[in-house]
Amino acid sequence: MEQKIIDLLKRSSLSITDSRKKILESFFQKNSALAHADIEDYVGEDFDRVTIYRTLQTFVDKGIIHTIPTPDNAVVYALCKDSCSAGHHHDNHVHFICDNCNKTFCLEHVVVPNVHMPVGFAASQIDMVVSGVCNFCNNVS
Amino acid sequence: MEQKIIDLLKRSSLSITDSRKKILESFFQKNSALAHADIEDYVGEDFDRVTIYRTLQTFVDKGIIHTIPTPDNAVVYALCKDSCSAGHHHDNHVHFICDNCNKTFCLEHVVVPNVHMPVGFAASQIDMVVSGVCNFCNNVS
DNA sequence: TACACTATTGCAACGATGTTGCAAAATGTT
DNA sequence: AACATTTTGCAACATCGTTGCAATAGTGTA
Repeated sequence: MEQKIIDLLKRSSLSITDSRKKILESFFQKNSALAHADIEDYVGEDFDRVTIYRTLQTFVDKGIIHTIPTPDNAVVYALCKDSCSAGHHHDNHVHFICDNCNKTFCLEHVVVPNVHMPVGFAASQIDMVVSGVCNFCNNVS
Repeated sequence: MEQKIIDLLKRSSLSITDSRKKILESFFQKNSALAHADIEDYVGEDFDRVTIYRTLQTFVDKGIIHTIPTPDNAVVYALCKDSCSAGHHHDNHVHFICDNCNKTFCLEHVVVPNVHMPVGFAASQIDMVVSGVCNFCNNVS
């Protein structure tokens, strides 16, 4: 785990710092997308709020994580898959937000379908966010 | 216009107040979705920030307007069509955000396509937001 | 129209979220 | 180890949105 994180940082030509390691760790540890507040909870008092903001921004810039729009307008971040690179996200999967546990998931294998645009509208990006009940909450039967 | 607005308020069993009239007017006037800030600009100094927040919330509750999630996490509101009623929005069209003029549009005639969920995930709502260049900005040629 | 009742508004204060500048500390490089 | 460069923490600030409460405006009734 430690090594995987260090490799990822090196691959993104970022220096290895405690905060970056810890924040990446939180993404690998928890397996859903995380809001800023989740990360703040995870890292505890170890790092400043501002550091977390800046680190997340850096990760987005480097293509390590991507942001997910949510209907209730909280910013949520999730790890990108390998196909993402700096400044160039390939994030065309559907995102799922559980109304019950409130977690956000990347449905890596569900591709955003194409839609037919009205005349004059040129689409460059499509975001699709589904909400409902996730498989963990459903299995609690 | 004035009459149309008053009728709409009555139909929603809301009392007719200056702020409600003015805020509804802004939606009819401009023909795109509006952020809180846009409305604040439109009504100027006439009404308090808090009043606008509360009025928008009331309109959402009554099914007069609906919120649109945006990738940059700003809250944006648009008029609902007739099929919406209090507490029950039928808002299954695609939303479009222009990267150029930054306006948000409801593509009333573009229906959100269905997607196949992985086992265990139950979808209850689907939001689809497309960004790109709108027809107005395209026609500037 | 005037009255009383209820709903709405404005103000002030607050909390949460996110940003910036700058000095101190940590990192990478030689 | 020493230097140059990044990164971090702190403080301060801006924005956004919410709440409680008193003042005001709107509605229904006589």
